[in-house]
Amino acid sequence: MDPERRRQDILQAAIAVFARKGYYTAKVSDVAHEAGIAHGTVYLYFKSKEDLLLAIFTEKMGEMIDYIQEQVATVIGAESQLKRLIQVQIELIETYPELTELILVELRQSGKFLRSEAIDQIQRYLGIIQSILEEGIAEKVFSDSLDVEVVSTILYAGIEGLATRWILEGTPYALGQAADTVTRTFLDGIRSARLS
Amino acid sequence: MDPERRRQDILQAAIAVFARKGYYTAKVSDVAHEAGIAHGTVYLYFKSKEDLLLAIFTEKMGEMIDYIQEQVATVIGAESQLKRLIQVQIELIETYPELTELILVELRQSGKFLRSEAIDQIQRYLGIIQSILEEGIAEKVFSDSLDVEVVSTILYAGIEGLATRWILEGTPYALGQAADTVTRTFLDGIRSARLS
DNA sequence: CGATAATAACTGACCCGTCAGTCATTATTA
DNA sequence: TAATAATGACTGACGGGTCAGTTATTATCG
Repeated sequence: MDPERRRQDILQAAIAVFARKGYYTAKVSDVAHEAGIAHGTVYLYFKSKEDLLLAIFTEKMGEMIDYIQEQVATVIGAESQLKRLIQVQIELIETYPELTELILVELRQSGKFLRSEAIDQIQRYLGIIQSILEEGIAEKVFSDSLDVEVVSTILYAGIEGLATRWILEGTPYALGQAADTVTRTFLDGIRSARLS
Repeated sequence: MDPERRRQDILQAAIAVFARKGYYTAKVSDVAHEAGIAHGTVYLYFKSKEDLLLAIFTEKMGEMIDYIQEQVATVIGAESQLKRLIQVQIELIETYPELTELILVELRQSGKFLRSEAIDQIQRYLGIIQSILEEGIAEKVFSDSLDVEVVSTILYAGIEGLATRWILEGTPYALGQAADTVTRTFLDGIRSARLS
């Protein structure tokens, strides 16, 4: 078996198991079982349980964010980019719910302890949102009184929260449709009449 | 020592320790040490480590949400109520950062395993937001095309996310001011010009 | 090519530190 | 001094990590 292939299998198994049982509750032997190997083998590819979690965050999250950045770059104009960002993000959640769940649930915990690139990845993602907002302000399509730090945070958290609920409640509704609501809410707010 | 007082001391110590080290990493003896007692004593008041966590969620979260509900009821009109909700929520986060952090970080993990009232408390909180939104739609101050489920979720998550960031980055900016930005963003969106 | 040697991949029994929970003993209180 | 509360030494389960041994794969040679 190709070593890289095996490594990926283990990583994939770990994503599934950690998402299902939680990092602390999951045993390394559970991961091994899921991957169809003996648990000793895991240690030929990763030096510890923690290292395994770390690899998921840095490698897989990195790929996700690369893809988002790429997709955002295919459209022009801040408003379109924001729409695309929200849409792509929600598509990714639908496509990789386990990975998303891991990031949402475990990264928080671990974020306090793991000195790692994982935090940087989140920063990178927030950076993308902030760039879009700043470009929008420059284009005068977004209000210049808008606090970029706060808005990017609540936008990110809002999508995250929607995803969390969607996952925890067992994928109950069409997430894709929700993307639309999110976009509209952030662009125009929830007021019925435009007052000014 | 009054038994109820001791119980509360232990609960308070547990909040601090669990928030600082995380539930799984924290030892019962850490909690006992923080409370200034021997670790055996903890078991005179709580039947297990898990029971301790559960008590925090149900009792403390319950108090928090009662307070929010109470505060929202002091004003009239959906818009004012929404503003008050956001403001009160943010005040609570500033006042009880450890408890908030616990709820934000640990409840997610544990939510999957713990069969408990903790989940019901979150539901209750979302219910408050939804009532306000529905009232607003009835009053015609909020758009009637608004998806109450989605908006309440992203509103809740947005505040949560802001709090998380604020806590994890070591309370860097004035959270109170952020309340304003959140309110404005949700009411009016981020667009500069009112288009319709 | 078949046999044998060398290497690499894998296995799972075992080791050992950790820590939740217990309980015999001691201190406190009424 | 009887009842109640608190203590902390102790126990046993648990699971991460190791490594001697096994199996599969590839290279070498007659």
